[in-house]
Amino acid sequence: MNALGYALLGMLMRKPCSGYELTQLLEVFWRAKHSQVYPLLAKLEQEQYVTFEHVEQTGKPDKKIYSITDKGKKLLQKWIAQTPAAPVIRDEFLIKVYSIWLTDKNTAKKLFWERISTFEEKVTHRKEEIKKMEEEYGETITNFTSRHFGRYLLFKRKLRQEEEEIIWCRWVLDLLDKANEDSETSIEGKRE
Amino acid sequence: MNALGYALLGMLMRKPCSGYELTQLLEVFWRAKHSQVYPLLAKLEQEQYVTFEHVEQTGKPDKKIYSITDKGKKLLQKWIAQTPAAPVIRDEFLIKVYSIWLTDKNTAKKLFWERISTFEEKVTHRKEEIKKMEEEYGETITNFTSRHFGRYLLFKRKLRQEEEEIIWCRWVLDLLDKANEDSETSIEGKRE
DNA sequence: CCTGCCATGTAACTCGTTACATGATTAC
DNA sequence: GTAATCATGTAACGAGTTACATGGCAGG
Repeated sequence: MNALGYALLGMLMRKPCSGYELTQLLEVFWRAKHSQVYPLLAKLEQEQYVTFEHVEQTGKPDKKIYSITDKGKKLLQKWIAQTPAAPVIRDEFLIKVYSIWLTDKNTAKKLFWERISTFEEKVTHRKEEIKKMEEEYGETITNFTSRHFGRYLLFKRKLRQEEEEIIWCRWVLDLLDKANEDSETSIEGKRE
Repeated sequence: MNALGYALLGMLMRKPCSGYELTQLLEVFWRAKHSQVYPLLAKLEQEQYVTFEHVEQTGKPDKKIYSITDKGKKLLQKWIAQTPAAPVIRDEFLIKVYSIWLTDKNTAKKLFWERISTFEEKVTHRKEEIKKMEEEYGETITNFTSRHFGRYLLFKRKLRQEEEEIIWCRWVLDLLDKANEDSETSIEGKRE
């Protein structure tokens, strides 16, 4: 069993879901396409960690609603208690930052400005999500036993990180502005 | 060409390196094993983005020192100016946090304490790296045209993030301690 | 004696993305 | 009309990890 499998089991503990729904919900903490989700669900079902029932719909395609089994729940709980593997971060932007000295200042600034604007959007969106959760569930959300507790913690963490990213970007832009000798021009303006 | 290829080119702009060395240096911003690096270097060489020369050593195995070509440099510079793809984060720990409500408090606390301690180690290590860089290169490091500028920015960013992670973990541990009704025991102590 | 560092490579595998395939309904 | 949402699946590919393979030197 891989991490994605456990992510699916975790979501099914909150409520029974279709593969389609799981794929959407997944985006919060583990990106995966439906082409990865559907076969994995079939495998989980084969090994009896989940079961499903067909639900016929009118006007919409039929769907399979998956539920977690006791066996699945036990597996998940056992896994949670084990020390997790080191995180993996793959961010093209960081590669570009590493080589930022090879470009001209305008290109560099543009890169950071764009980063800021995408993260500002994320921040507004995230704040809304958090507000909605707090309004919907009230104080219970900070309660360890609430089924929304984990998701709430993750949202709070993400918000912090996204805000930090913006602060860091502004700091970099400040650095770029302070040393304002030459090279306001293009790549050609730089010595080899 | 994929992101890893550009990461390699970026490192070769700073100085010529062997595949072995590149693999070590890579860890800072893009994890990859040597089994991925060597074949990719061969491919980059085939397409003339890099060249290499054999260096014979006594007492150590021979090595290939790779250098970037003009063609490679141009490719890299063109790539940097393009808007980067969205970052991908895969962190098992986050999946476990999502499902934290399924465990007992002790398991939960242990998970967060372990997270704190690994991140505290990272922070001390990172601070040393930054200090070393600042001592070695002085003010020039905050200069846009310095070949160490990008790496410096990345280190600063990582330090922030690692410190933030610790603060967040402590906040969660506080939440866990505040609501101190029941369930100081084991999984059995929880209702289904 | 055994671990770890240096150094390069290949093979087999898993994980993840892109593209192909289908088809009805709703909204612009 | 044409794109978006709902809904499930497979096939082909690319990216990444684990394991296999070799071998000398240094340090505990």
